[in-house]
Amino acid sequence: MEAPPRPTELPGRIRRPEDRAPEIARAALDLFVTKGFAATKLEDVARAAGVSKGLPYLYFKSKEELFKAVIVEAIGEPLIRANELVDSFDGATEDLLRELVMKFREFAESPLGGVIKLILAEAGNFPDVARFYCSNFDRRGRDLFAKVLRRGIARGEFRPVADIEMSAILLAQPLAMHSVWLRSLAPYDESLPADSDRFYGAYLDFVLKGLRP
Amino acid sequence: MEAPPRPTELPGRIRRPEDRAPEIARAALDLFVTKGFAATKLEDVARAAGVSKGLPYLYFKSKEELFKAVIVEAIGEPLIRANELVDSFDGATEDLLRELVMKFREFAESPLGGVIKLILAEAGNFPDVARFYCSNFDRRGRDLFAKVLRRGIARGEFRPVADIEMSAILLAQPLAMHSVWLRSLAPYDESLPADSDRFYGAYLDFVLKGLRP
DNA sequence: ATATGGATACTGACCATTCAGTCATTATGG
DNA sequence: CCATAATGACTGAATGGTCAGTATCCATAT
Repeated sequence: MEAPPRPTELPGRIRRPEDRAPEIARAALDLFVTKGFAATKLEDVARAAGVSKGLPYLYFKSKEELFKAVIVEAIGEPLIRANELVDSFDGATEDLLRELVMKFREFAESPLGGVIKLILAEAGNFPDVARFYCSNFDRRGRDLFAKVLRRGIARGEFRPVADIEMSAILLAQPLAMHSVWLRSLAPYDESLPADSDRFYGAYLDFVLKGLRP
Repeated sequence: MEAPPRPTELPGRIRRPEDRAPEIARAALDLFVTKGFAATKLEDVARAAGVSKGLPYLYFKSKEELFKAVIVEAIGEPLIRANELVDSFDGATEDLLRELVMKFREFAESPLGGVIKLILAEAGNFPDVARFYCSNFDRRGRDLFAKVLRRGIARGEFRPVADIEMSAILLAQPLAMHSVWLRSLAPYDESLPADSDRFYGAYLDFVLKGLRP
């Protein structure tokens, strides 16, 4: 009927089929994390990715498929790298732990860090994703910390702890929580500036002192 | 036209205006926690509370008002009781901490414990609720732990820690995380049975050993 | 006691909106 | 000029919110 009013500064339609899927996935992750899955409209995802409403459906069958793709993609690579680190490290275990925490911090502060919040919030609505996460990310993450603990204890660098498995979880929990925190309450907490340096400093201090023989 | 088919075992319409609001709020909390706010239909809340679709709107102006009411109600009382405990306690600080963790456990394992997950997930969509939570629950919760730490250090029962404020947060994080955990991933984690005794045991062991002078 | 009527707790059909998903059409590159 | 990347108006289903009507309670009168 009528020529659609052309927006002045939009570069117009461009064809970049290879870049589209990751672009859309990244935009989706951000919005899912900040607003939640159900509260995020695919139209907003499309706008954030700079494409039209229909395009995401050319790359992802449905909103739910997009969700799963986003999670799986965000989880996979960082986990592999962390495993490599622990297995190939050979120095003081204290330094290994520092290094591992550093790696986690990179992950947590990248956009990918949002998956933790996302998973925790949506596990109930996506049981299969939850199970995937548990066996592939969570379990292995715990095993990573447990491995570090065992290494430290075996080398006489850490005191023996009663329950290694559970202690590994206790090590991981503040890290995970901090990542969630940054993306939920931190922006609204006036009494506590989101000072990650301070957090990781206190964390390492507390944990390493607590583990000394 | 036609007499509505009377369900056999429903007690029929009953009038209990005083009980309604809490009943609806409790049902809402449960569903908000398990499914998320946006994914929960008010019709389901009504059904879970055993009332008709329209009734919640007689007690709460809108879905959003219901959300806020649920949060505020769930947060208020447990916090007051915890404060009383810390202020009135006079024994070994280690025992105070054990007691405090015990109190938290009660809260975390009651239906109210779900608010933590709920807040973390929805803070971005309800900034004013997030701010309320920060100043009234979170800040005071941190202060509670900080107070305990200072007490222990002053009495020579705990070693001095570098950053008391942040250490208080580190103490609280595993507790909060465990509460979230129970309501999100725990049901899907086959490798880790949700054994709260074990968790709290390891937590107290780890923390108290780590704090010894 | 029993009847009457007015107040109000409650219901569920209905309306208006929002949004996931579709598709006819248009732009682009080779 | 063909193949296909991309668009955005459209649709159908779902759901937040409304409201006219119904059931129940209770105060008062008979």
